[in-house]
Amino acid sequence: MASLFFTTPQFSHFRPAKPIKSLNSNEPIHLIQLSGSTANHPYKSYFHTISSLCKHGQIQQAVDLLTEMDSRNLPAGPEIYGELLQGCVYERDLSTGQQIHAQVLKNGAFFARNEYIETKLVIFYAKCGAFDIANDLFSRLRVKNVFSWAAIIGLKCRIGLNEEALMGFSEMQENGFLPDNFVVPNALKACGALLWLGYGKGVHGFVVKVGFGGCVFVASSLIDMYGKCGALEDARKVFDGMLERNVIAWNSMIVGYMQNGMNEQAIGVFHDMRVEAVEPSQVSISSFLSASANLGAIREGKQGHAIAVVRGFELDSILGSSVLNFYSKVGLIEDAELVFDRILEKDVVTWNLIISSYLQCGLIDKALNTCHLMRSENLRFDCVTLSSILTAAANSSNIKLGKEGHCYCIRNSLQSDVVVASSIVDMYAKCGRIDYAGHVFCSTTNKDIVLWNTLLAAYASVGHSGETLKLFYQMQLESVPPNVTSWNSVILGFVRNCQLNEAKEFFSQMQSLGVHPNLITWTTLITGLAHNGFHDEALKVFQEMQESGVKPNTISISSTLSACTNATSLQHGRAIHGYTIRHDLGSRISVSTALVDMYAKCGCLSQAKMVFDGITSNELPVYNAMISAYALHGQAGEALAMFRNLEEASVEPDGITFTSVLSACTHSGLVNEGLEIFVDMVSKHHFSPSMEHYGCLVSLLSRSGRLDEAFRLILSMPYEPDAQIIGSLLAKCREHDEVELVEQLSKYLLELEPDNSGNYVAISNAYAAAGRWKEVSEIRDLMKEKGLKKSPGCSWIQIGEKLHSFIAGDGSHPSTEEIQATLALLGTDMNSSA
DNA sequence: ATAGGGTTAG
Repeated sequence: MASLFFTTPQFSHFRPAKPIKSLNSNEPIHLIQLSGSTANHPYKSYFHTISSLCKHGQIQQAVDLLTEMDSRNLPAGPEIYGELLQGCVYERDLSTGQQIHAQVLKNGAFFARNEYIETKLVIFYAKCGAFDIANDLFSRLRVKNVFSWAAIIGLKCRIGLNEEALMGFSEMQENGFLPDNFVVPNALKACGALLWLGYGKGVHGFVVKVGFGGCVFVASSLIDMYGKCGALEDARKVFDGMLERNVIAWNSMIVGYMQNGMNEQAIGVFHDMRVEAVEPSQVSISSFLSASANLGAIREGKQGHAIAVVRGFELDSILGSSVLNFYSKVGLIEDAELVFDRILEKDVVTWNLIISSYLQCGLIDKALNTCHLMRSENLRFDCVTLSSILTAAANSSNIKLGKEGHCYCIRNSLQSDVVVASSIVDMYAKCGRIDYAGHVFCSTTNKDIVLWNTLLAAYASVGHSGETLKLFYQMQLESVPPNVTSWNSVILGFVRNCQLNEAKEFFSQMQSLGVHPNLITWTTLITGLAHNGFHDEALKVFQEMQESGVKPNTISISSTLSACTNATSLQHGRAIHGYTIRHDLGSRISVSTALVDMYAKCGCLSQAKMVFDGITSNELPVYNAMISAYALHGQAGEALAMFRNLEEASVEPDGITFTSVLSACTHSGLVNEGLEIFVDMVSKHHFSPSMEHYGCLVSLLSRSGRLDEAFRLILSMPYEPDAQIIGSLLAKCREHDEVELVEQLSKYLLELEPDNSGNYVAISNAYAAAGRWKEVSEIRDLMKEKGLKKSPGCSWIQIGEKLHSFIAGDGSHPSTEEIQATLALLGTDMNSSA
């Protein structure tokens, strides 16, 4: 096909005379002196002067000359009116054009029905966006021609009536007008916008037939059309077949690749362009930067920025945004900030970009401050700003901010935007209001796949697997086919609800339906298996993932490492450690943390320490992992020393740090040290302890027999105590003189969770430990009364042991048979589900 | 005829 273009003529003479913007357009243009002949040809002189003024955007002076001609009895002809209208087209000056239109009408039918003027009027109104007037004039034209058809098709194209534009394109041909190389680009643009590849190919055929192939405008439009329709091979054929390419042809090719995710190719074309010494325009650089940003190609993007600087391009809002976007996407936030400050005219997009850059690196407060700054610059928030603000609210669980954002959306009719709707649903879900999320979801009329997936994710993340599945089927009933993200949420729902068999079942179901698991699917399954104790299976799945060609990333590696928990899985852990080194992931914080954890759990404290010593900066998560490792190995002294190191390095500890240090102290019985840490946490680090921290302290105290203090601590906490913390203290009651405490704790526990059979067992055990058999029977009766059954995992064995030694009176350890016999005395069958 | 921003899953 490409060879056909070689026989075509050059089309430069078809180019419209563009207005020449003079450098000093305010300078008046005087009547052109036609060397002596002026006096003899005043009309000719006026025509040239008016024409010149019109081309320089000085319509008003041109109109003044028209009036002057009138007063000198030199009636202007159609060509002068045509020039004037063309001048108004250049300036998009609707009102002046309408004045000229009035003059035309005043001059009578000879002018008003002149084909040239009529056509010019249609073109003028079409270019000035006066859709109704242009359409009206066009429909009343006695004589239509390619120019008026082109004008009307161009107009429909510009205002997005693409089908109508193509209908016009067909109609003009049916009426015997051969489209010229000015209409064809518009027709192609409409094809691109509608993704009508077939129609576009038809136009391409026409182009080849009538020989427009050599026109750069047409060829560029073909490239653009094919690019928009995703037919990059065809775009490339046209591109390769061009004898002469201008910068727009190059740009269309780059943009085509970039917008279809073929970023490497886009970068390749940009480089070819440089090799052929074609100067890149702002558009070239901007698209190149987008491609670099999409690939995270730091070196290329920086080069693009440098080229823009060398070429002397000012950072206008679009080019500036592209540079800003690049730095933001590759995580160079400081550079993004510098660029932002240098962008000359910041618009909503620019502001939105810097806001989302902040959000991306977790700087929520900075993002919100920037929103305030944006408002003080008198810019209004749009849907993009709002989705960022809602994301900020979601990520910080700030439901107050989220509700304010939601209200803003309603007041400004932004909530119908699908992206905003998804952000609102996600925000409520992440703020723990899944009910609100459901309401917003239901009231959104245009549900797209992301919105469905947002609610699916909401149910899944809290383990509501039933709701997730219901929604999953509902979306299919409403003809929204689930994608891999939807399947991932269904699997996550099962995983979070400990339904590993169902998770695996859906994992194979999706594959049999032709949906390929991605990295997230695999990681969900691996994490689920690891968390639920199926460590070997998790390791197997990690292996399968690699065999299926999915490359692990830091998250999947960390999950898999968490499945290596004992000496037998150490070999797997070491293998993965090797993989991280070979693939240059070893220096990543999450990987180092997981490795320290893995080695500690597999019994290799020294290896854990080696990984820890290999880190290059003071990263808190790795310190936390190392402190936990020492805690696990009973080396509380080392854990404490590491904590003090952290303080010396001025790294602010977080909640996890304190939990680890406190549990280290608990394991080693270092009560005073633990208490000291707790005091430091509040007074030195201004940290408000969480429920979990109080839990650690309660364990610390109760383990060393300071049960009353532990109980007083529970009562003085700024939190409502939960069943777990009460239960943990109850489990420590072992002596006769603790019966009063057991009574209080039992009362508390049964109020909190009257239907949890585990609590009854724990209370029975505590009474049994104190030898209070009457109370044990009472609790058992109470349990029967409530119709509660012992759940698997709860054990009566403690009661049996205690009872036996109580009966035997010698404190010897009883055999299983003996315990069983003793339990029978209490009417309990140990084998019922033990 | 060509260029920039926001949403979901580990």
